[in-house]
This record gives sequence, structure tokens and C-alpha cells, in this order.
Amino acid sequence: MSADQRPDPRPTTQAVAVYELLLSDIRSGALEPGMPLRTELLKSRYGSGVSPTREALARLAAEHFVTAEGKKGFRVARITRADFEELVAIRKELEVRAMELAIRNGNDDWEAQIVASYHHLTKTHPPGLPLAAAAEEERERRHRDFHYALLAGCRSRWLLRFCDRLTSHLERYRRILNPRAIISTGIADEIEEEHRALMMAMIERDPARAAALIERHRDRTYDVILARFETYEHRFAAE
Amino acid sequence: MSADQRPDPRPTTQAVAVYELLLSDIRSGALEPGMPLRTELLKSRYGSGVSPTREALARLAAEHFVTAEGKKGFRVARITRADFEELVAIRKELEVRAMELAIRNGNDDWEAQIVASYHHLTKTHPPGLPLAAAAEEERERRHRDFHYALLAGCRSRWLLRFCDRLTSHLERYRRILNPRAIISTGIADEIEEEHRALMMAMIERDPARAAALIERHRDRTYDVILARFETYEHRFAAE
DNA sequence: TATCAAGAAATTTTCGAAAATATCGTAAAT
DNA sequence: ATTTACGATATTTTCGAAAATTTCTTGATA
Repeated sequence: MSADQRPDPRPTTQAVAVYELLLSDIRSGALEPGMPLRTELLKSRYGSGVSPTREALARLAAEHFVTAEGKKGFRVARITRADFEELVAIRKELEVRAMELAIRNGNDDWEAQIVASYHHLTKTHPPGLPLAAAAEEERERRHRDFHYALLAGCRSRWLLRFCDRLTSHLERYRRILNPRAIISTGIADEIEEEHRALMMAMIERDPARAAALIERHRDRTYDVILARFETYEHRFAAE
Repeated sequence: MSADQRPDPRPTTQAVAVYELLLSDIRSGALEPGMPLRTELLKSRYGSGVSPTREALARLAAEHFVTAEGKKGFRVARITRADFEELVAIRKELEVRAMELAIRNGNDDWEAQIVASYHHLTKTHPPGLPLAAAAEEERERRHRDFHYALLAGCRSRWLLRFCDRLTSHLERYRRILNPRAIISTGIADEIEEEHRALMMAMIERDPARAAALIERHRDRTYDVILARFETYEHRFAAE
């Protein structure tokens, strides 16, 4: 996950390459929840032998992006309303906590990184209307990076890791249940404005305002996703 | 980790067997922090080929019990004071939170499991004086199970997983820096009494008392470990 | 003495095939 | 008709060796 790989100019292994591709495909919803991850499929899709592939799967299993059952192979983790609600609840607490700590401990580097990643984010296509897969992926990456930057000053790698994991899981829920295509232009503008307000609250070191902003920012999406669970659960009840 | 494997009567794979042995050896300190985990060593120690071994290592890397650097293999994760302090800080928050939720949501099953695991714990050798490795491991397992049972009613698997991970990491710090041999009999009795008090506070649904008790219970050990870092860091400064 | 290069050795990583296991379909039996 | 047993097939898991990479050693050069 990005929390740990940020500085990585090292000769990387094939296993982590597959890990990153798989994570990306799971997070985007390209690989559907519950889908069996057969060896042949993975070999052809990621052009790699079984050893690196299984290593990647083991990592993802530890992070609960996939499940491993007995000797029956791996599947993409299913999505459920209960899981989603847990994620939302704990992320609310941890993210707010991390923001408080970042505001208290963050230095100039931290502020600069926020400004930089915000700028990056504004330069991508806004979240309305469908995008080419690569463009969407890039926008999501910058979105992750921005929110990560807000927390990065908190001086607790453990807290950052947890937040990062929760964010990745919630991103998956969002992209599956609330695809960009649905977002209207008006909403898109509001979201952009929320990002700006968040940035300002952090840099001006106003924890209460920042907390209020992040909660509104998150809740907007959560409500939509929760509503969509009705149809989703109905559609996949049989499996 | 125990959070997820609790109910597992399924035909298990060799990779997870190695994972469990490795985790146990790392947590106990049998494999020293920073130690390179060479293929040959692992093959002879756990009697298994490289594929299952690497899978286990990948899982452990995702959980930060080992580190994987480029193409240079795996090592047991190092222990540092900064890491320890982060773990302590975030665990304090998450564990108290989980206890509150467990008190609010726990049912009869939860209470029964607490009583049962407490009973189990009291039937092992108390924490004073050195034990045979197997007996020590068994005591630690029951200790983990007891504290896990306290939280298990919280109805959030994510919160439980995080607490479980933090507990495992902190157990390693404790067993390396504050081995049982050091604990005096008087202290051992106090610890046993704290467990009983904790159990009662939980079952009587008194969150404030439970929180106060768990913090004292944890702090007792933390202080000792922090003090021992001086000598430890001095001893391993060269590496 | 210190630095660097080149080759040898050790080690990690990956591949391809073998072994183990699960799944499916068919047919016999109740 | 339902269940059970039994091969046949598909799939996962594991092994052992090959390939790639790092680390160590040695010797030459400034």
C-alpha cells in the first residue's frame, strides 16, 4: 500500500508487481467481489508464474482484499453492508485522530506536500462523467495521495498504515457501488471545493474545522453507497 | 492471527502452517529482530519447500512482522523505541474503544467466553519464573485468548483485527525486553488479580472502570519495557 | 592504504512440472 | 426421485532445478 511504498527506487520483485496490479484491479472493481482467482487467469492476465502470483495473493489475503479458503484457492473478498459499516465507523475515528495529530505535529514539509498533492489533484479531470480507465486510475491515485498527505504529518506509521488500509477498502466500495459516471457536475464541483477547504483547515491548524469538514466529505459518499446496497445485495443474493 | 483463525477446522495448507510457526517464533523472540531469514534456514527449521515458505513470509511482511527488501530477501522486523511507542499509543485508544463497544454490544456468549478463557488462564503456570518453551507458549496463548475474549463482543471485525495485530506486536516487545524470568512472584500475583478485576468490570458492564483497569494493566509492563530499551539499543547499535 | 573491477560464491527469485486435492459428471442402488 | 460411489477432470499446492541478482573475494591500480 502507498503508506509504505512511497519511497521505492529499489529493484523490485515480480511478486510485488503482481501485488500492485491485483490490488489496483480489485480496488477498481475490475475483478468482481467473490470472483475466484484461478491460476490460469492470473498467469495470463499479469504474465507471471504461479510463485510470484501466490506471494501477491498471500499479501492481499493478509490485508483482506482476497480470501483464502483451505485448499480451494483464493477469491476476491466479498463486499457486505456489515463490513462496509464497520469500515466507515472505524475509519471515521482513526482518520480524525490522525488529522488531529498531524495538525499538532506536522512541519513545513508536511504542509508543502499537502499543497503539492492538492495541486496535482486539481489538474486531473474532475470526478464527473466516465473516464478512460487509465485516467480514472490516475485521478484515484491523486485523490488517495491528497488525503494521505493530510494525515502524513501525524508521526505514527501504524496509524497511517491502518488509515491507508481502510481507505483502500472503502475506495473499492465506492468505485463498485458509486461509479463516477453517476456523479453530477454540480456535485463534482462541491467535492473539489471540499478538498480545498480541508487543505486550508489543516494548514491553518484548525482541528475542529478539519474534523467537521472530513466528516461531511466522507458522509456524502457513504450515504449514496448505503442506499445502493439494496440493489447490490438483491443482485448477488444467490451467490 | 487469532482474530481470523479462531474457527478453522478446515484442511489447512502448508503455507499457513509455516506462517503460524514463523509468527510464533518471531513473537517469542526465538528469531531475533533484524535476523535474515535465509531460505536454507527456514527449509531446515520448518521442513518445507521454498514456495510455502515465501508465501508465509509474504503474509508476515504484510503484517510487518518481517521486512522484505528489494531482492535481498526477508528479515525479522527490527524493534525500535519509536515503533514501540507508536504501538502503545494506538493500542491504548483502540483497545479502550473495543472494550466500550463490547460492553455495549456483548451478549451472553461473549460473557461466557470471557469466563471460560479466564478460567483457562488461571490454570496455567503463573507468569513468574522461567518455564519450558512449550509451557510458556501455552500460557501466552491463553493470555492472548483472554484479552481477545474481552474485546470479542465489540461486533467489529476490523477493530478486532487491528487490536489483535497490535497485541501480537506488543507481545513480541514484551517477551524480548521483559522476559518472564524477570517477573517476581509478588508482581505475578498482582497481574492475576488485575485479570480478575478486568473480567468483573467487563461483565458488570462498567466501561469507565474497565478502561482504568486495562490502562493500569498495560502501563505496568510498558514502563519496564521502556526502561529496558536503553540497554537494548546500546547492545544492538552496531547492527 | 584506499578504491575499484572482475570473477566466484552465495542467495533470492522464478519457472515448469509433479503431487495432492477438490470438483464434476455419470451410473448404480435404495 | 434421491442419494451414494466412483472415476475423470480441473485446480491448487508443492517440489526441485534454472535463472537472476546480490554479496564476497581477490587482485590490480592510483
